[in-house]
Amino acid sequence: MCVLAILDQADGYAYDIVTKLAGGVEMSEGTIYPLMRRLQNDELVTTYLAESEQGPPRKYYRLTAQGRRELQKLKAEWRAFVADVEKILGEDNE
Amino acid sequence: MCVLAILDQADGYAYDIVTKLAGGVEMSEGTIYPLMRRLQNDELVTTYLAESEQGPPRKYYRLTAQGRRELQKLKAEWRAFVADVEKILGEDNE
DNA sequence: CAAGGTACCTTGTGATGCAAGATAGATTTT
DNA sequence: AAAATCTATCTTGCATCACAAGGTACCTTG
Repeated sequence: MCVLAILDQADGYAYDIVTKLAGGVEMSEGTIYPLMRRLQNDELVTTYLAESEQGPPRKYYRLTAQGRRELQKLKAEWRAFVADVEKILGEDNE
Repeated sequence: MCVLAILDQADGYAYDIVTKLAGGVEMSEGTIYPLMRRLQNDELVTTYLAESEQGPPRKYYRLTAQGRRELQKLKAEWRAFVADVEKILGEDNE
């Protein structure tokens, strides 16, 4: 969901998502590359190559319309989940 | 974390946690029993048997002092995590 | 030319959630 | 009284997936 949300703002490439964009929500390279392939298989993103000024060409990912719909759905599920957890956590406290 | 939070309010047994207490955050029996053993191994809970009015005796779990500390720690981590995710989700939108 | 940064990717291991089934006591139904 | 259902415990096997570690290759800088 976080990767989809990031790509919703601007196209991006895996290495960048891992290193910079994910500040608090950390992810390693061993996670992102299989994940991106899954997103591609599910047709939530498309991909295109673009030259980089330094290093090898980058594989950019762009959200599809289906990806945007999926993101909205995941967001709604996420917020419902957070509400449920907070209901359990906050039953007396804090 | 949710199981610890539930046990923080009152001692409980696995079957009950799975069926009733977890309304939104669902969990199956194949999950809870190994989980309770892990919590026990980590000394976050202690256990005792109590007769039931119907069915076999119940194995109740009680939070230890360490369990309470762990819960506080997990809660803080959870809330930081939610904040980080919301920061990613809400970078432009609603 | 060696070192380090950028960027891609794969393999193997470990954790863990769940469906499915086993066991067994108590109650309810037929 | 036998059968079914509910309570409650637990195990086994499968699938998912995150990550560490390693590999490849390009480009820049010392």
